[in-house]
Amino acid sequence: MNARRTDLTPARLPRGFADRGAAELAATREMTEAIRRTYELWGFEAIETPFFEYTDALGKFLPDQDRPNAGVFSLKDDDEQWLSLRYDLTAPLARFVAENFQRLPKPYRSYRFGPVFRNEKPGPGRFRQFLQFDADIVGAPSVSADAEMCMMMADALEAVGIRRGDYVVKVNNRKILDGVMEAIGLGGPENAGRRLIVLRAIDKLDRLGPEGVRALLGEGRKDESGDFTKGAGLDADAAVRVLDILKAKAADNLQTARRLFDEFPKPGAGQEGARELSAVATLIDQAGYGDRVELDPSVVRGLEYYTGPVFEAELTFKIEDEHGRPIQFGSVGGGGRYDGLVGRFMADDVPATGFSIGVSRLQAALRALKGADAAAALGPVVVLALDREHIGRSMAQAATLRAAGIAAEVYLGASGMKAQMKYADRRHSPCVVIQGSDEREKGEVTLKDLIEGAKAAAAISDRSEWTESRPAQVTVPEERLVEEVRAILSRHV
RNA sequence: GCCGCCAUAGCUCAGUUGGUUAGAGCGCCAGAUUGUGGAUCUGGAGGUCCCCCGUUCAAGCCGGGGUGGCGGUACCA
Repeated sequence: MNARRTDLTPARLPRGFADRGAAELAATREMTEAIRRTYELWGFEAIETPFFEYTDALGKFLPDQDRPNAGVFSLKDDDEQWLSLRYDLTAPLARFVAENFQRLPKPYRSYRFGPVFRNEKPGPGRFRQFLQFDADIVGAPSVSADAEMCMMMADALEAVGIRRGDYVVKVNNRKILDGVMEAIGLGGPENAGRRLIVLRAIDKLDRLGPEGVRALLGEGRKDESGDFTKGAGLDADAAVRVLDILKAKAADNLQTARRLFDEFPKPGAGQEGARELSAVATLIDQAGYGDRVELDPSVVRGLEYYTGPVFEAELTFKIEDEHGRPIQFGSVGGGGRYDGLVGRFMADDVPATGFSIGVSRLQAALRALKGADAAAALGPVVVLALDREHIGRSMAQAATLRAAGIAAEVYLGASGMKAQMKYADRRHSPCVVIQGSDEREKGEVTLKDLIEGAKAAAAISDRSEWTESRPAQVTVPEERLVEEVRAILSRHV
């Protein structure tokens, strides 16, 4: 037993992945059911696609290289084709829609849920496998589809228990940002690289603040660890122009839209973006969602495939961690219009818009909001095995309980009664069934209510009182097993 | 990827200027209590001091390298 073995396999979880226990799984199930009900109320239907896709379908080959992007988990199939684990649920949807285009109703409203994988550096609240819950409308070109996505995202957040006012859905439009780029002379394909740097800088507004963004728009910025990030090299006037747009958010949506029109007096991408945002704002106000969905020109979102409106759901409540430091949950979901994505597979562009809820992150936020995961669900009734020769009778009792729809198990370990009671306690069992020789000879069983018993125990400090009073237990004829167990369970459901 | 910090029991951590057999609390197991989860008391199990190389009469402690973890930053489609 103590012989040192050198060939032991280390039991270790890969970095950035997580095991999940019963309480967390129950919370996930409850949350996803609430989201599912919301989406179905809005007329979306479920589909599921596999975890793997051909890498080219995900669009993740490195430019000019015969190798997938390092951020995706990839492997070569035995026919030498690259496969990758999906990194979101949108690219697989685009593949599915293109492949089944003729037989799908258009517009096609669908939702899907499941794990996605990213081969990136994990951090607190950032994993390499996490859950997303997406909804998309394919084949609806107008901004009314985008407005609907924003409203449904608000409904979904409320369905999982986030109160109105504790979240906000922000909407922007890529065309606004394109308009700014044109205005500061970064239009045209030759400036694509610098536009990307500008967008990344804008995306860091919440974290770095306006001054940090200004530094990144100009020469660059040195962070706390002394690392230097090169900036976009804009001159001061251009940087101010960009920052002004980000601050264009006003007291209400229609005012924000007006300000954006003022920023773009001439026809072009910016003006078109302002017009689209204005239309979204009108629809949202008319539908009564104006207090939950706001225009916010600082929203950037994913950097590649969005072509029009983009949206992001943020939690606004503040929570402190165990050291008293504020936790920022930030974005728990987002999306936008991606009119070009399905078009990668088909001759025609197919308009599409959708969003994704980050289930894992949302669940972490809710846990912080409501305190720990709800108390672990009640475990099974545990039938103690006090006497090896009579374990068959214990099994019969467990079977009787199961037949009545009551979860029950016979203790199968090798330990004595005290350890069996501890086991039942640890399983969160509401009740144990005790039948030693005394009860057996009389055709009786003793039932102990563990939850009432624990309460009674708290009031007793004396050992002999504790053993003699035997709180919260009854001895009844064996035929009454189901009835009496039900009576105990009914006290705790 | 880059920068910084850290690594001692299942967990949280002590460990003196380098000096015998490396400790505590919590947790776990058991006994006190021949049939009762709590409380109390007693006992027990549990360690490659992350790994390798070096310095030294002597390394948990000093030096170098590696690995792993944490934080910042970059990337995050």
